[in-house]
Amino acid sequence: MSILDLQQTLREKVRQTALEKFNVELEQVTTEVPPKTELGDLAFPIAFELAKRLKQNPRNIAETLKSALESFDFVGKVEVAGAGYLNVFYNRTKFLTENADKDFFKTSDENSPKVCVEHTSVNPNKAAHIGHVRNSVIGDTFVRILKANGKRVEIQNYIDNTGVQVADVVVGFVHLRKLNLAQIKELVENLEVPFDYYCWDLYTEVGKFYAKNEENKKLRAEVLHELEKGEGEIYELADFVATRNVECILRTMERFDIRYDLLPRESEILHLHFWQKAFELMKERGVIHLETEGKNAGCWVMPFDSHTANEEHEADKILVRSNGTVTYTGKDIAYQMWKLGLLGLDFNYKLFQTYADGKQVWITTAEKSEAGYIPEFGGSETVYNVIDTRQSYPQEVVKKGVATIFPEKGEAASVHLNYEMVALSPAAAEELGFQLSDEDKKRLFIEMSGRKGLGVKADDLIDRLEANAFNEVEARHKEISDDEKNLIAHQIAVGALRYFLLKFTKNTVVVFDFKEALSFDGETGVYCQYTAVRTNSIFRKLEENGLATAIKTVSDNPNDVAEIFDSGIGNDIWSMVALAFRLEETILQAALTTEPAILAKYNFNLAKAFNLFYHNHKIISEENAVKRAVLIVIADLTRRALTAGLQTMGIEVPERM
RNA sequence: GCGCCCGUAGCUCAGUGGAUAGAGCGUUCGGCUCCGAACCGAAAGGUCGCAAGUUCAAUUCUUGCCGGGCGUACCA
Repeated sequence: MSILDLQQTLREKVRQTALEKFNVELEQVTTEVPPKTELGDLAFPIAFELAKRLKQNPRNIAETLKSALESFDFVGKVEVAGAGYLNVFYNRTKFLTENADKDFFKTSDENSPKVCVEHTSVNPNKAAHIGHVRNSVIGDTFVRILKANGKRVEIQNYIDNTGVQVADVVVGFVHLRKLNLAQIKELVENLEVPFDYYCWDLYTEVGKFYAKNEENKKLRAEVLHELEKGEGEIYELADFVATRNVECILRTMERFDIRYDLLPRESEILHLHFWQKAFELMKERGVIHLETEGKNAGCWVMPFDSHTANEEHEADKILVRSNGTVTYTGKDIAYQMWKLGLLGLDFNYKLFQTYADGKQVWITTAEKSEAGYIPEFGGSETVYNVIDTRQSYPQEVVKKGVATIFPEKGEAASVHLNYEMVALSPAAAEELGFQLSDEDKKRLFIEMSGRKGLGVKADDLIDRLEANAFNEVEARHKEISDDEKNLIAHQIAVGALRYFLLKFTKNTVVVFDFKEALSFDGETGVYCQYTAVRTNSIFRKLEENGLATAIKTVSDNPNDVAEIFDSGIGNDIWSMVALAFRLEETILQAALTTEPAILAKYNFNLAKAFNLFYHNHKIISEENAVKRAVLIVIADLTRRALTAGLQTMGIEVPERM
């Protein structure tokens, strides 16, 4: 019986007993983890609540509930503590013997309803920076969390290939560099820096070009117009540039072990008439109307009464501009409807690329779909959009819009998985070579800006981390090959960066600081990896079949095991077991609260607890056979929980480090 | 103006209607003949922004105020 099942059973018993003995129907039975192992494994503060309703002493109530729980065989004992806590102690021996070789994950159920996670969605006009990586890492980790909970997940990375940002870099190629498509193709062949780095710089040049003269922005409008047409030389040039950038960004993300199933493109939302269809539906259901007077005259707007209007802003959200073009939010509503299987139209698809292990990424196309097998995309039960909190307002419009057209689907199907931005500390900005104004120097943080070229590029950072890790590995393991050192350095770099981005809760602004991000000590992914490597090394040193023998020894000698748990070190080693078994509920909680940081904290605490355990107990050299077996089984449980927990964060455990 | 978020140790951050509010970094001290020291232990460090309210119980919930951030685009 798993911890989750056990908890559920105990909660049910409490509910039943409250009904039988006190005639009280409890809607929800809350539990908590006592602050110390000595106080038990699970606490019910329920007596406080009942005391109020029954006007009785909480301790007396707790005593009554106590006997009901004690009859259950997975429960060792129950104590009433403090003012009326009901503290449950699990039957440690039974628990350990029954779960010694437990698997930590549910297997993904192919028949369960599909959910969709959209993340990354970087504008394909420049290299990805650390802020984009926060998005991708949160998204990818959330995908892993859902899968660990048995969900079937489709991963989409939206490509805004016809938007303002792509138009700007096209302006750079055409009007600043004076290049045509053939010349750009030639440039790509001979470039010394990656193409997305080249675009990064060009994009900032375009920013300066616009700042110099407002007139220059007319060029952007011209390009945008060409992009909307969906044909012609400029369109093909833009398509080439955007596609090369998508390739670069996918390559960057692959370094972090982040992959996608589908790349839906904005151009297809337009050219396959997704928007027209959504527009018709919205008009039919009266969700939007044509404004005839005032500031928004000539626009199709969606009323949005949770915002109040003032002199500067109308409360309504414009979906179609007075010149007839659609806003991003409008297109997003159509896209969201498709994701939920509500639109009644589908994309055409072609294969974009195949990863080294054979996994495929597909992309949408306006042309006919490729012949042969095409996976089914879209039509998800629930959609999680991983987008930073600055886009809460348009996301709210999308959610409300879709729910108004399809009330049967409702708002709950669209989840904006929002998180705060990554900004730079003033010191980090200066380290990147940016001159700060006196005003900026006083700020707590400085927002990154693609337009200004202010940001830490993802590839630069991972390069630096890998170089540092390589040096550390070399200092410790002179004997291994450079290939292996490179692999380990890569795993460490990914571990460091992914953990760094996941240890902050979503609504904390990450103020990027090089020293912190590059650290391998303390609360880091590297610390967790090191601990896992250490646990593995115990098992390398152990005799053959050492683990199997230990498991057998433990199950054959319950009385001796019980004696160990009752001894002076009992609480100490049991707390290790209890923590390792908390992985499952941690992952469930992370899914329910859409908060991956919970998992990061758990992994760190588990690693920390193991390091302490490791220092306090000599495992291999322990002479008492049963005690040795118990220690081995616990070390094995811990390493499997830690490895699984890290894997769910997208962090691998190196062979050595 | 309105909406959302934040204010907890020197710094960066967790956390909870309830048991002694925690971690990392930094500082000081101690620990490798011993399963890996990218480690472990100890010490110091707190009016949980301020005030009122709800409650048996508030750092947590409510309201107001102060300070900071982000939105509130015919950008995304």
